[in-house]
Amino acid sequence: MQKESTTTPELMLENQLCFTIYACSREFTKLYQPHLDKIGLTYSQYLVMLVLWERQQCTVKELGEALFLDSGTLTPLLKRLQAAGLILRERSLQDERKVLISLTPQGLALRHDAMGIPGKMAEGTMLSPVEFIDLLGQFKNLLNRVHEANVSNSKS
Amino acid sequence: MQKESTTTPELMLENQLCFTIYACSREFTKLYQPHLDKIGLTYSQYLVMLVLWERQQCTVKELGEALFLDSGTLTPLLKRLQAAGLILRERSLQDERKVLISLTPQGLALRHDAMGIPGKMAEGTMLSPVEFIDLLGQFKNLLNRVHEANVSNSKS
DNA sequence: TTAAATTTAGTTGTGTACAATACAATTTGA
DNA sequence: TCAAATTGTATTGTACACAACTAAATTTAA
Repeated sequence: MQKESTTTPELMLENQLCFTIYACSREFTKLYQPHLDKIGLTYSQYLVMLVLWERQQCTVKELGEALFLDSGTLTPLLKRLQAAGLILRERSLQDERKVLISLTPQGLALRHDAMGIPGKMAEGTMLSPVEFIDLLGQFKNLLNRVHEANVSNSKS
Repeated sequence: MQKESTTTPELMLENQLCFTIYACSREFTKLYQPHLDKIGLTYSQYLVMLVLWERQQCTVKELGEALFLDSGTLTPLLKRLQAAGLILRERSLQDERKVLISLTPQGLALRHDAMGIPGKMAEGTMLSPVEFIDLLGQFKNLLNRVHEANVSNSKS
């Protein structure tokens, strides 16, 4: 006795790993939103700030490599962060193709306002530290595999 | 001897579960793209078609519930699928607030062209069936938790 | 050296995402 | 029963994502 279906199991939404990840990503963004609203950042802008809080200064290319984003996404986003007074954008004197991104004092200061956010997220998902580490490891492994597959696709 | 850092571990990009998921989601979309290009669909449109191949007909609201998307996203996407001749959009006669989405013969036929895609994705990620099932279960569990957190946020 | 190839950002165009709002159809409650 | 609340979809505005392309600066190789 089979369940009536007009499609094959491989094409069913509930069996799609990619859809689960895609939906999960958007639900996470929603979970961040009220906290990011308080400090005036979008989720993507928050990720850029995380990189800058670690590195003080980097190029657009380095940001793109860290975040898996290209210049078509980053350029307008960085202009908005500049307009908000959080970052500086200046051409490198050594190599004028490069644009150096750095924090303003306000951008640096915003880190203190952001420090509570990871804790709030952990609360929201109710993951134990062990579960968190375990999931993070599995996702990173999967990310590496899919990224490698894309890299080898783009080479051929 | 501590590693020099200007930020706290909680705010480091490599420790963000959400970022790993977000990047993973976009890398998966890239992995689909060459295959979806062949059948003329975007990734989001492919997800809508998956639902319709299962259900034949549903309302915009039901699509949104299945995909975690709202009408602001679905309405223009559905108009493009209609323009491509893959679906029909018609007001319900019983309740004129509802818009019924159904497949055209071309939309139904496209399923045959899509059937090879899940296999190509499995190849790309090089996951064994056991790994696949295991990951899918874990991510579904996480999706449920985050979704529940958002639902209870929106109620308060 | 100097023309060709490469690197790095920026621009343009298409397609999502989603909050906020609008509006018409339906349901509910005094 | 009929005004108020709810429901379902569409519209508007902002902000990504990314492919394809442009342009300028740098590197390379003959």
